[in-house]
Parts: sequence; C-alpha cells; structure tokens
Amino acid sequence: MVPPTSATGRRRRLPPEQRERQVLDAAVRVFSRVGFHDASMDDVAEQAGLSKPMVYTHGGGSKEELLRRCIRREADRLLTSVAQAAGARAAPGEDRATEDRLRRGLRAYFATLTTHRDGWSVLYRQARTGTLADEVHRARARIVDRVAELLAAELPGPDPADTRTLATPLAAALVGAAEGLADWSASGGTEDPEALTELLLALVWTGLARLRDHRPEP
Amino acid sequence: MVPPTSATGRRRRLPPEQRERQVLDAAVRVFSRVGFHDASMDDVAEQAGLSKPMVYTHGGGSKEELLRRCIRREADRLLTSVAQAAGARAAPGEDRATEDRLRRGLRAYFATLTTHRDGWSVLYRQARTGTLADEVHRARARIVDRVAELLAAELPGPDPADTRTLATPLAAALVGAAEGLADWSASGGTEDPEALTELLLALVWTGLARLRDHRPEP
Amino acid sequence: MVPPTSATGRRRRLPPEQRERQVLDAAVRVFSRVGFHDASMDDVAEQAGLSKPMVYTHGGGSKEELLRRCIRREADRLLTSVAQAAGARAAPGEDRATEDRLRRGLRAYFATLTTHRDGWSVLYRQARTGTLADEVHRARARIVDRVAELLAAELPGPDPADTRTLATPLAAALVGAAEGLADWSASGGTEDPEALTELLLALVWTGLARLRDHRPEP
Amino acid sequence: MVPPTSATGRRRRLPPEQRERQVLDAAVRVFSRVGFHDASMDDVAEQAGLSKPMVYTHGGGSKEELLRRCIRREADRLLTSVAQAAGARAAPGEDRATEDRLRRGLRAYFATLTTHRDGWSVLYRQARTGTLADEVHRARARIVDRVAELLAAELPGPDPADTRTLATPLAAALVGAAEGLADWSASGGTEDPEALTELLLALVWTGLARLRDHRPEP
DNA sequence: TATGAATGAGCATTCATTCAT
DNA sequence: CATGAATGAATGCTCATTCAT
Repeated sequence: MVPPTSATGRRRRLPPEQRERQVLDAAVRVFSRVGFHDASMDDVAEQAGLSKPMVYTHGGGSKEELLRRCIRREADRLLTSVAQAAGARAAPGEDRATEDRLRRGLRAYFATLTTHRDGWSVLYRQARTGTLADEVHRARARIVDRVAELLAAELPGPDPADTRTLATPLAAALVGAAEGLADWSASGGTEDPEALTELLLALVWTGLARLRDHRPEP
Repeated sequence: MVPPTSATGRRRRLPPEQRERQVLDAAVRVFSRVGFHDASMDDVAEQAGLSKPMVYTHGGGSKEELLRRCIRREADRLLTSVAQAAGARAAPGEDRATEDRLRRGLRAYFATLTTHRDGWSVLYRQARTGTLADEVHRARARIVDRVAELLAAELPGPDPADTRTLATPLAAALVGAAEGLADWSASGGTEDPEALTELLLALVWTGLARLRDHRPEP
Repeated sequence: MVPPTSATGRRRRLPPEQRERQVLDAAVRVFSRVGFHDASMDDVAEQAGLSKPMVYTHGGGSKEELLRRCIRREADRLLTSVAQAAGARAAPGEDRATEDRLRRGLRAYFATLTTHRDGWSVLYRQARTGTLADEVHRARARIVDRVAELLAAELPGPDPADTRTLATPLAAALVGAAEGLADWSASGGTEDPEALTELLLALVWTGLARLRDHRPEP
Repeated sequence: MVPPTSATGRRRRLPPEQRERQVLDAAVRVFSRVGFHDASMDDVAEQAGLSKPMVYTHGGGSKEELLRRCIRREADRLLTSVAQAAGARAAPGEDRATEDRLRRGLRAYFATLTTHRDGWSVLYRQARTGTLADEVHRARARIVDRVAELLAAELPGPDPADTRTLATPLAAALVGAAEGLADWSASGGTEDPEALTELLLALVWTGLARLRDHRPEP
C-alpha cells in the first residue's frame, strides 16, 4: 500500500516481476471492488502505490490488457490449484478414486475462491461482454473442460462418443453449481471448503453414478 | 423500429406506460448487445426512435436507474414465468409432485432464457459489480429463495431449522447449475428446454431424494 | 471572445455555419500564435468562448481535422482572392495584359496575406510535416499551378512542352519570392501590397520577358 | 549506427565533441524524418545508439535546446558554404564579378540543400512557430542579410540609404525564390544545382541590373 | 560516467446530463 | 410535451525529464 522507499530516497528500483505482481495485485483488488469500467487507472496506481506510467509499463500498456492479465493470472491460479488437487487420471474401474478426485478438486476450488475473494470469481464476470469476452470464455472453458475430462473418465457408457457429449454439459452444470455455492458462501453462507464440497457432492454424486451406469431414471 | 408518426409526420403522443416500455425495450436490447458501459444514451435513444430527453424522462432520469429498471423487469419476467410454471406449493408427502414442479419450473426457466436471449441472462452479468450489485443480488436472491422454498417442501427432515439451512445452499447450487447449463446452451449446446431440464434433473434428483431421506451418503 | 448569451440565459443556440466559423476563427488564431502542436484544444475553446465539446462538434471531431479545415479555408481564401484578381486568361499577344494580370494577382496575394496575418502564411508551415503534409502540399500546389498557368500563357516559346516545363519552376520561384517578401513585410518591412508588388515585378518582369523571347542571356 | 564498443563490450568513452556530434546527427535525422513534435527523446537516443540521459547531457538539457542546436548547426553549415562560395566582397564597378559571386553562392546554396536533405530545409520549417521562432528567424535573417550585403554592393544608386533599404527586401525575395525552387526540386524537379542556379539568375538578373541603374521600369 | 527505472503533468477525447426553444 | 444544442467532468494514455545505482 505504501510506496516502497529506499533508505536514502523516495523511489526504489524493483525487479520487473515484483513490479508486475504489485501492479496486478492492485488491479485485481480495484477491479474487483468497483468494477472494471468504474475503476480508473489512477485508482489502480494509487492502490499500487505507484505512478500511472508504472501501471502502464508493467501492466501491459492499456487498461484492457491489464484486465486480460488479471484474468489470466487468476484463472491460472484456480486451474492449477484444482488440477493439482485432482491429480492424475484414475485407472478405470477405481470407483471411489474418481469420487475422491472430484472431492479433492472441489475442495481446492472452494479453498482458492475463499482465499482469494477478490480474484477469479469476481473478475471473470467483469469481462463477459466486450473485447475480452473470448479471453474469459476460453479461461472458463479450460476449467469446464478439465472437469468434463474428469467426468468422462467416470462415465464410460456403451458409446464413448455419447459419453463425451454428455460429460460437457454435466461439467458445465457442475461448475455452475459450484459457482452458485461460492456466491452463496460469499454472501453469508459457510466459507468452509469442506462443507461446501460435501454438500455439492451429496447433491450430484448419486446422479453421476446413475448416469455412469446408464440408467438415467429407474 | 421506426417511431410511429401521425399523419402530419410528427411523433404521436403515447401513454406513459407505452413510452416506458419502448424505452426499456430499447435499453435492454442495447445494453445486451454492446454492454452497459459501452452503450451510450444516444444509442438507446436511437434504438428507441426517441430523443435523448425522452429517454431520460421515461427511463428514470439516469443511465443507472435505467439499467436498474431493465434488471427489475427482466428478473420479474423470469421469476413470474418460473413461479407460475411451478405452481402452488405441493402438499407434503406428494413425492412426484415436487419433482414435477421442479421439472416444470426448470423448463420455464430454460424456455424463458432461450426465448429472451437479450434479457436477464445477459443483463445481470453487466451489473454484478458497481453500484447496482445489490439490486442484482436481490433480484437473484428472489429466484434462489423461490427455489429454496420449493426444495424445503421436499426436505422435511427431522429438524425443520436444519432443513431450511440446507435448502438455501442447495437452491443456490441448483440455480448455479442451471445458469451453467444455460451458458453452455448459449455457446453451442442444445437449446431445447426439455433436454436441459432432464439433464439437470438426472444430475441432481436422486441426490435431492437422498438428502430428503436424510441419508447424505449410504 | 465573450460567449454569446441570450437575454434570459447563458447558452444561445446558433446556426451551425456561424458556430463553425467561430470555431475555425479561434483555431486559426490559436494555431498561428502558439503553433499547432503547442496549442491545446482547451486553448481553442477558450479563444472561441465555447466549451470543448463544441469545438469537437463543429471542428471536425479531432484536432488534426480541425487543422485540416483551417488550412483548407485559408488556402481557399487566398486562392480565390488571387484568381479573381488575376481574372481570365488574356488573349495571346496582349503583352501588357499578362503583366497586369500578374500585378493584380500579386497585389491580391499581398493584400490577403497582410489582412489575414494569422492565416495561410503562418498556418501552412505548421503542417508540412506529419499526416497533413499532403493536404498542405496540394493546397500550395494549387497556387503554384495557377501561377504557372499564368506564366505559361506568357511564355509561348517555340516548344510548348518546354514552355510548360519552364513555367512550373518559375512559378515555384515566384511564389517563393512572394513568400519571402511577405515574411520580410511581416517582420518590419512595408505592408503596402502595392509597393511589394512593384518591387517583385521590378525584380522579375524583365527576366520573364526575356525568357518569353527565348533569349535567356544576351 | 551501432555505438562503438570496446573489447569488453561496454561503450567506449568518447570526447565530448564527438558525443555532441553523435547526438546532433541523430537529432537532425529524427527531427527531419518524423518532425520535431512527433519525435520523442527515446527516438533520438535510439537513433544515436545512446541512453536518454546521454542525449540530455550532450544535447543541451532539453528537447527544445536540442532543436535549437540542430538549427544553429545546419544554418551555420549553409551560411558558411554560401559565404565561402560567394567569396569576398567585390570591388564596386566589377560588373560580372557580382553576378558570378551570386551565381557561386546560389550554386553552393542548392548544392548544400540537395546534399543534406535532412538538414536546414526541413528543420527550419519545424520551428517557425513556438518558442524557437526567434531563433529560426535570426538564423534565416543572417542568410538574408548576407545576400542583401551582396546585392547592396551591386546597387550603388544615388542614395546609399535607399539602396540598403532596397537591398533587404530584394534579398528576402531572392532567398524566398531560392527556397521555392528548392521545394520544387525536392518534390520532383531537377536536383542539379547548376540548372536551378541558372534558372533563378535568368529570372532575376536583368531585373537586378535594371534596379542597379535605377530605372525601375523603362 | 552512463543508465535503467521512475514520475509529474498535460492533453485529446467522450458522455451523461440539462437548458432554451 | 418534445428536442436540438450545449457543457462539466472525467479518464486513458504519453513523454520530457530526473533520480538512484
């Protein structure tokens, strides 16, 4: 918050990575609080404790590019966290393995969103319209795809093609449900990733299991 | 598109309600297409075939108020549609009735979103940040609450208090899942409300049924 | 200088042509005094007694376009003045006619430049570099061409092609000489168009006459 | 273009005069190509193969001062070249001598402009407005004065005061004519200094001769 | 000395909003 | 009532200039 000052003077030189982090942190914060359009580059600069030219130099050269980088960073953070937690694909037949992987993934998802309240969950809504719609769409699609992959491994129905076709909308619904829970969590609900995860699994797991066995309705 | 003109070529006087509808229709269209912030009041006026002062007079006096009214109207449209379809609260014990009510509600939900692509689903994302965040939040909360009510009737566990506590996050998850499916639908998936509904029900119904029987995991 | 006010209020509505003239007058003045690049649109607005948006609305929408229009207007003013004064092409053989036409043209040239000190002679130098170089070049070329035409009528040497080839550089030199005199006039020399004209004619007329008779040096 | 580097790869220390030349060369080049205002100090530094602080240190400390020095240097170059070519003042009565001196001066003038296209002829237009107007004016005045001196020697009319009064505007016109021809030359005309010189002399010499004999119009 | 890094200050442009007609 | 015309207030972005190393 306070501009870094050296012992002898006012301006300290910092390595570019630190500056970029400084700028992106400030931008994520400001964009999340007041919204991308209502935020001015002055706001970002002030939040970062830097001058505006620094924001431009280390933020990509334009307000839009700055948002793009914020989105990318937060999406990466989330995706990496979830992917690592979910781990490698389970061997076919390992029933519980998939459920556990989903569980671990969801925990990581909620944990990340809870820890970085200003990050992805707020940011990505800012840009669904306008020039960055594609960027956001791709970022979110990566997450959905990752989940779809996970589900596809779990839904080896008679027709593999059908399975993939089924897995994507299911993943979309699942991610949407997680987002809905995260919203609820943010506006008063529990913030415990564990509880959120179990709730969501309780809601969908048996449905997924049934779909896996290809008996959509008994 | 062309403003109605009288025989003399001057604009015909219209009753205020029609004027307001004209303005809101134009605003919803423009805001949805180019986004709230990128849209100018000139754009709205042109789309409405009116002068800018008319837009101010009949649109609430400010751009923000105009968006607020758009959001309210579209949220009402959606909520009304879903509530009517779901019908009155079912008597406790009517098993299938609840499922059917949920089914009818979801169908109405997807049908409305599909039919009015420019409406709620686009609008509410525009305003989740900034001054109207609360407005949007409240509008969405009404929907979630309505669903929670529906689910609460279905989850008459031993402790009614717990039940309500459980119903709200479940409703949040369910609405989120529906939004996720709607997004997927909008970006290439099927647009058939029937199919979307059945998919979502297949995913969550057994889970809901289990939760109702209070056996969260066998 | 003072913003036009109506009896009852602050802002008076004016026909577009008057507004445009008001804006261009101010722009020519400001650009001439401090130079195009050092002048701000605020300066122009203040000079015009208008708000900046008015300058944009009636000045072409950008600073560059504003300069373009200034240049065009001043060039037109000068060219029209000179062309009218020089009159129609003289019949071949009318010796004195050409000299008189040249004389009348030069008088108009100096008179215009003297009367509108802030106009062309200052403006056109502002833009010889940059995007408007072509615009300026064309404007100046029209003047040189007009003079070349006049001279060509006067130099009906044995080979018409050679004549035209000769007339252009001579016109360029003549216009340059006039500009040089105008500069001198502006920085302390006489401002009498009559005197300037006679001086220039005395300098070049016999040379032109000799060239006409095709005896470049006796 | 590439800065001279020592064996260790660090830039070699150069004597200040060479540094200044390096900086001025780069500045003249850049200012001529993109124009003073559109050129940035970064551009100059890059063109010079130096860092920006070096440009400030050896270029006078400010962008404006840098331009001033460029203008001075190029004006000196031109004036020196012309003055040397024209040689010492001729003794009164030496008829042809003056014509020859004028001829040699013009040749040098055109030759210099043609050889250094990036120099004076481009530079001095950049600065005729704004803070450096005076500087440019003075530089140009030196040239005009030198020519006026030359002409004054040639016009020893009855009244010496009148003569000087006459010589200055004539010189202004002559220099203007030369500039006009140089412009024409730069935009497609011949670049041969010899041809340009003879053309201009043919245009003005007899006029000058007549004026010398004090018979302004036969 | 020579420089990469940092900033203060300015400027073109846009728009929501409001009079005067 | 309805509107064309006008403006105040912002905001994104750049660049000459200067430290701290």
